[in-house]
Amino acid sequence: MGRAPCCDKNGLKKGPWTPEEDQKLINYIQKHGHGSWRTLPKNAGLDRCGKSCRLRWTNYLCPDIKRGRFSFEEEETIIQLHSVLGNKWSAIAARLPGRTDNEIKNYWNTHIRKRFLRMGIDPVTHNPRVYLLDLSSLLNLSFYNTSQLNVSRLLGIQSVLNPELLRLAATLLSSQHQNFKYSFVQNLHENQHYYPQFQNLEQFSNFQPQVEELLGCPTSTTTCATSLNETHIMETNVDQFQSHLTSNFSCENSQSIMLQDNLVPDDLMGTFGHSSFIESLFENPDFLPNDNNDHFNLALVLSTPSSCSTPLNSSPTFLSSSATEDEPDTYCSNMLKFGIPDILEVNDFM
DNA sequence: AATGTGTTCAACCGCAGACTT
DNA sequence: AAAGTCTGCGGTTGAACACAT
Repeated sequence: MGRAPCCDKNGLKKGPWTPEEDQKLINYIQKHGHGSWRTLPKNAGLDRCGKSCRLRWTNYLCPDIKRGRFSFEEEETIIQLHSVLGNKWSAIAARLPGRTDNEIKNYWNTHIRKRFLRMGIDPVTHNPRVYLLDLSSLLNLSFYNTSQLNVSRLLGIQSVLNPELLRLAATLLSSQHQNFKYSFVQNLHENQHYYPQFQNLEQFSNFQPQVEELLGCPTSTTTCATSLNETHIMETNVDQFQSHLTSNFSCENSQSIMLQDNLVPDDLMGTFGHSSFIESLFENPDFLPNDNNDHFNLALVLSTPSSCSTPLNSSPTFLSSSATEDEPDTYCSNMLKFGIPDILEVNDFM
């Protein structure tokens, strides 16, 4: 279907509007309404295309537009709506009186999006991003780890799998090399303010039986037997595995980080997905994907104290509105990170 | 004070869909 | 039904400004 002629082809003026042009546009619309945008510029005596006039009016001159900085409540609303609607700026703007889609889009791209990225959160999915570095845990597991878990089944998975669960599983497995309990507790201690559900580190002891159930051996020892047969299978599948990782952990595909069961293959679910430990680990409602939209409730995490119903009560960094753009990059990358073995050369996989 | 670098945001571009002829 | 027109949307750009060196 035909497209409206571009301003260029008609030799119409482009670029910033002058106060005189603004006044002409305001005067005309106040007197006649905008009517047909296509005929408006001619009638109003403007050397602009209708498209440019519409944009100038709707984004700048319209008296309904609220100017100035976004309030904390507005920002929270934007984050929440974006987690549901995505880049539907006009739909978001419809729920924010006085704000235009362009303004919201700009604010998102220049403020919120950057903050998400710095915090290790995917601005598209609102989920923590998977870093390639974390994959060393998985690959380390393939080459060096001793495990009684059926890793060959894991390696053979070809359908969509859950990277977050994989990473958690790999971290758990690799931790057997050292001392899982020690590394887990140490990590909790270092990141205590990220784990409101573990404010008292002693609470970890409540999980120990579940950890042991998952690992199939006591967390205080690392005596799981090696299966030579399985090691062989690992080696023969490693190319396939790396290829799978490469294709599934690209930046774009990191969007698929979901903790919902239907994204986890049965193989993996059988091994990890129904673990009471994992369920317990994420039992905090703020830590779990929302039932309705499968997103973390990041609005609560990111929001300001005035409206945050579940503040991260031990971290003044995240409660300070003045710190909203300066949080450490490690926020979400630390949320699920328990310690990365440095045995593997990550550059080999990049 | 001059220059370089980063940030912001108004405006533009091109596409898609609804509507009209 | 097909072609043309109009409008709205989302992505992108670049001038202006702020800040650092």
